[in-house]
Amino acid sequence: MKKTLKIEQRYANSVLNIILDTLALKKQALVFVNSKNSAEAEAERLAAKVRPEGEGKAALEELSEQVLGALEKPTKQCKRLALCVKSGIAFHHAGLHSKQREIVEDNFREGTLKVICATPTLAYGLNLPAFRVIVRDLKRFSGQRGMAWIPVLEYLQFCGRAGRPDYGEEYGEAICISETDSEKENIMDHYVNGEPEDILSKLAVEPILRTYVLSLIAIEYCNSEETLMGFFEKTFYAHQFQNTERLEEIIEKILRYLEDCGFIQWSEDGKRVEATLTGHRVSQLYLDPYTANYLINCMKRAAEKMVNDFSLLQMISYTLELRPLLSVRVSEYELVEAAMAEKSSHILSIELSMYDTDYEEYVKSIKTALFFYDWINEADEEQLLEGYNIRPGEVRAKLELADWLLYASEELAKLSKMHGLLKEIAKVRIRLRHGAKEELLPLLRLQGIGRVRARKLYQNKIRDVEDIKKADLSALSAMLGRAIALSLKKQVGQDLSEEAIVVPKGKRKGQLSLEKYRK
DNA sequence: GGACGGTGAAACTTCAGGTTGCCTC
DNA sequence: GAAGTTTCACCGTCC
Repeated sequence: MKKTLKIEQRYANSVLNIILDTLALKKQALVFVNSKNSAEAEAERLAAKVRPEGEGKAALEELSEQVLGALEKPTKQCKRLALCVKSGIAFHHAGLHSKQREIVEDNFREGTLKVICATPTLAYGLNLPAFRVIVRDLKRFSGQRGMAWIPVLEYLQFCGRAGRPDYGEEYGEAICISETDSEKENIMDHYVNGEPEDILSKLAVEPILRTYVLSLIAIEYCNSEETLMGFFEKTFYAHQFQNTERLEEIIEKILRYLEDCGFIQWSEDGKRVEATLTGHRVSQLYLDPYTANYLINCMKRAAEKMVNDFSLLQMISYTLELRPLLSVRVSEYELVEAAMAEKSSHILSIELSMYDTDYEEYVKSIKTALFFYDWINEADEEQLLEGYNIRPGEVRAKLELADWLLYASEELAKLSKMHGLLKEIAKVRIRLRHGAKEELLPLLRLQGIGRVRARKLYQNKIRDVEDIKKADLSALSAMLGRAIALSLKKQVGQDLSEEAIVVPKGKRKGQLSLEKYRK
């Protein structure tokens, strides 16, 4: 059935016209674009032309406040989102803080928000259908080929969000945007009437293969080259490529590499292979053996270097797992290189010269380490966004990876008998988790105390467990509120009752001015 | 005359996303 | 390769 949809052309922006039409129908829409920046910019363009009215308006105002207050301190991104939300429009991508992501998703489901401009995150692993799906961008930047058409599979994934049968809608509409007639034809042929691509096995990619080879040996599923080949011959990869010789070559190479790293060892007759103690742990940690080896080598160098928090941060920043790293602007290059020179006596990874092919990545690892460094020195999300162009959601993702890599380093250090590093790693992990300076560590161990409360206590000269024991309950209560004050006292072994809190005259309970208690 | 603000063109940037360990309130 | 952001020169306005 061929049917033409008539949409009033009020503006030059096609997406805007379709959105206005959708809103007039009292329906919702998703707009898929190819970058986080585009998602934000498109949402802003739409929001500028949409004026909500009636009861929805108040709800949106409230929602906007909620968005703005989601973080410790609102960032530029928070403000942008809050402003869009007032018009019932939102953007959604992996750079959003998880709280805001949730707010956007929930309120779209409930119908408060009418439009979301999103990157592909929204199309995967998230059930968020809409009457209309607008696929604005069918091209996306790919390193080698410039702007390239996205896979048909992905287009189908987008369109699959159109229509909400659970809500009684009988159909949905998926709309692509084309600028020219030839492009339109192309889209019709390739996407609308096209066939999805075949699925390709990724097994032959070395980091993946070496992880699996080690794991098969570690769990004692395979104990020789023959048994390994026997396993891989039955995989989808072998089925697809029918090239067992090539696979055999790669596996041989990987076995040699794992042996060099000391993750596997052969029996004396050279017929059976098993994982070493370290090899077992590497496999359990799901680490790429290459990364594990790199981390161990870095830590071995620790004896000749002055290890500090930056050393560890740079070490993990230069792993494959942490990529893509923060990009370095032309204008920043000198600054980052200067920092690199200044910190050179602390750097554990082998320093590269500017003639190395990987030098650029190396410089990026320094910038990434500087970002982590600022975070553990209490920079807030806004400062990180301004200084490093990294959004709150991306900060979280990087911190999680960093913690995993540091945990892995800790485990590897233990197995390699490098106990000297354990303390420093443990400290950095806690500091990363909280984004706090070293001086706050004793306080952060307490329940209910994060960077903000710890800093408050510290400023009021309460700096460790002893200080909390000595501190006046009323003063503590004034700083952090009653419940937390009592909980802190309890944690240091003083079970006090609420009556012990003396409230200064004329003041109500809760968080009071601290002036009175300052010495 | 100079501070200020608005405007538009040019220069510069940046480009989707994600699983993995382990423990604990 | 293209969209989005930042920077900067230019101009008008106001004090």
